[in-house]
Amino acid sequence: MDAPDIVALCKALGDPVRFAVVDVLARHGETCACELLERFDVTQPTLSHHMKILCASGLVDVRREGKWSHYSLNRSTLGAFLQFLERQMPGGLSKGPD
Amino acid sequence: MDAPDIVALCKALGDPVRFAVVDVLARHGETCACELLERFDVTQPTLSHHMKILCASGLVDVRREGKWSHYSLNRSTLGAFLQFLERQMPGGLSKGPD
DNA sequence: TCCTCACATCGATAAATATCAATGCGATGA
DNA sequence: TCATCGCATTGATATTTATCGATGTGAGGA
Repeated sequence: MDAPDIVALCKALGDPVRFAVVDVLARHGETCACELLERFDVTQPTLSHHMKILCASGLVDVRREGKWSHYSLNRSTLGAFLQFLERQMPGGLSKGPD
Repeated sequence: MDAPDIVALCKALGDPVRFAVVDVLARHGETCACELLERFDVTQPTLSHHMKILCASGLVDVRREGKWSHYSLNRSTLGAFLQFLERQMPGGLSKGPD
């Protein structure tokens, strides 16, 4: 996990649709592509395009099951991402309570 | 600090030049535009363009002094950014030990 | 085997963006 | 006042990217 990887992760999160997708995966857990398609106002090819970028960044995993694709957040990658940023450029993160 | 702000921050960090600039500011502290210009292989207008985006995102502050512009990392914004991500989509960050 | 479903890929297009040369502008000094 | 310096802005251009319609593909069902 070096700087170019982090830049790619930032770019992946730097789109409103993709950010919202990641948000859904974080709250909702593993989610089928067809359900994501219902939630967002994009066509199926567009969603597929975004999911490909998210998977390539390592932030999202995919599990194929029959005709369906199930996407889930890769929390390990997310953790490494946040750790990198926090270490590289400490910004007074929640070192406080709770 | 809501989702669109976070997306804008991600987009700001999702460019190799801007990410490297932020990295320099994090290590080096407040830095003059002329010094940044020496460190990176871009023209002066391009650097100015990137700095404008970084400032607009809130990640970077600028202090004008005579003919010079001094840029610095806004660690408060960075902290809020990381906190938002960590809270929104916990990824196994250092919440454990401590 | 043929059809349908869920999704990926292709091809095209419009919008966004990164970049540079040229120029504008305030501050400083001669 | 004029010239120069540091930086921002403008205008133009090439690249990237987000998006959609059309099509391909593999899995199941009739």
